[in-house]
Amino acid sequence: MAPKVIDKAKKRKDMALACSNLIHDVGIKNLTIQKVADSAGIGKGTVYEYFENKEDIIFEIINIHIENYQNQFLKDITTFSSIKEKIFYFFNFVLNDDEETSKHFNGYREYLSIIFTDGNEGMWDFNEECNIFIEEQLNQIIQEGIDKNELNPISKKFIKPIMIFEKGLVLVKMTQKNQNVKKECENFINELFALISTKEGIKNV
Amino acid sequence: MAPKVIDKAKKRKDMALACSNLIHDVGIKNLTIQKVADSAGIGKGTVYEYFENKEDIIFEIINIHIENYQNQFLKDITTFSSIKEKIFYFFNFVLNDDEETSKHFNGYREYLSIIFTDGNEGMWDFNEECNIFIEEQLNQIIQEGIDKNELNPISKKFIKPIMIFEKGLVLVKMTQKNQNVKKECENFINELFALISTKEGIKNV
DNA sequence: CATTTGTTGACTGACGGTCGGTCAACAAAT
DNA sequence: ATTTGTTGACCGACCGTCAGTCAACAAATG
Repeated sequence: MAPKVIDKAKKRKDMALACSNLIHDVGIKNLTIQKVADSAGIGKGTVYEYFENKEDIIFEIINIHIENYQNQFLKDITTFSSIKEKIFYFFNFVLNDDEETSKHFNGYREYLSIIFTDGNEGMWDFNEECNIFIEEQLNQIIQEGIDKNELNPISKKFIKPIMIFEKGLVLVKMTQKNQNVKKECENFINELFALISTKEGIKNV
Repeated sequence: MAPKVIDKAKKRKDMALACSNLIHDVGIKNLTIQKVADSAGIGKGTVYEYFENKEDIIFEIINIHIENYQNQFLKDITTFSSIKEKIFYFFNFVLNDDEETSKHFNGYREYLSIIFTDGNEGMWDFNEECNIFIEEQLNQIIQEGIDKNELNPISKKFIKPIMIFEKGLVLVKMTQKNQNVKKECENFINELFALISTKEGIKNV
């Protein structure tokens, strides 16, 4: 009945990984199914055994990128001690310009470009999940600040705004050259912290 | 010497207007040059007399939308008296769900999706201009608040953050369903105002 | 060997963009 | 007033590209 059972989900990931660099090299606009097939070492028709369409491929790749990024985040965040450092690392995605992070950032940009014309249910769900993840992370950081008596309890009201501000920075970076996102971020966080820190907290610069 | 001189810039606008509804109806993904030509009542080849490529058409349409929106904004903003009302109207673009504003918003979404894969110099410049416009507007509102002694002078430090927050809301609305952008906006503005208002200002709720 | 499952690349249709040619409008010459 | 010349707006047949399909083949199984 079933000769050679294939784990489609695994093969999906393998194939996406195989052309994860491809998308980075040529960009979505120039990514063709043929290139994907060649890159994965299979026939063009086979691609459609695992992916519904081109957008679906991009989606899988972005999934992997985001997953990697989140894992890295969870690892790295523990290495920072001060609340402010942690907050700034929260903005790492948009502030850091090293090759690895840029890869994630650009991948996300291409992903957004698809959503904006072709969003499907799976994508909305995925976005929702990502959002829950970052809200949890930020919530933890802020809560820690409050517990340590460095931040005023009112700070909790600014969790969502900080998240939204981060998204705003993403949009700024994606739409405007010569905008110093780092400066704007520092400005906002510093000014905000001046308002929501306890007297305790202000001492520990 | 000169047979039938045509104002290309005007025709560009006319044509863009002619298919402005088209793009709204079918979306960028399904917008074909042929449809544009049909909609404008001209031949396919002629389209390229006025536009470099498909992206260029979208760009012109968005230009018109944004221009209209900005003019409307300048008219409407004068009708609000309180600073907070003005600030909320500043967020009108992302908060208002009426047909007209949604049209602008969706147009902008499609525009972003192009920039994200195919940005050119003209588009970056345009974004820059838009940004300058909204910064001027917000600056005026905040300055008025300070002059009226309703807002603390520190408020000026929050002009850029508020702008960036607005962009963040845009991204939220474009990527997540079931997110109450209105609530998030009110939350942020109210909490922030509680921190940056003068005692004078707090009285005037 | 028969059957089922996986794989393939030739094929199709759609679309963006090009290009040689047409013709209305106007100017200059007669 | 009429003819002739020039220009450039306009057109749509055509081309290359590419996403997606499918009939045929290969491999595995019992």
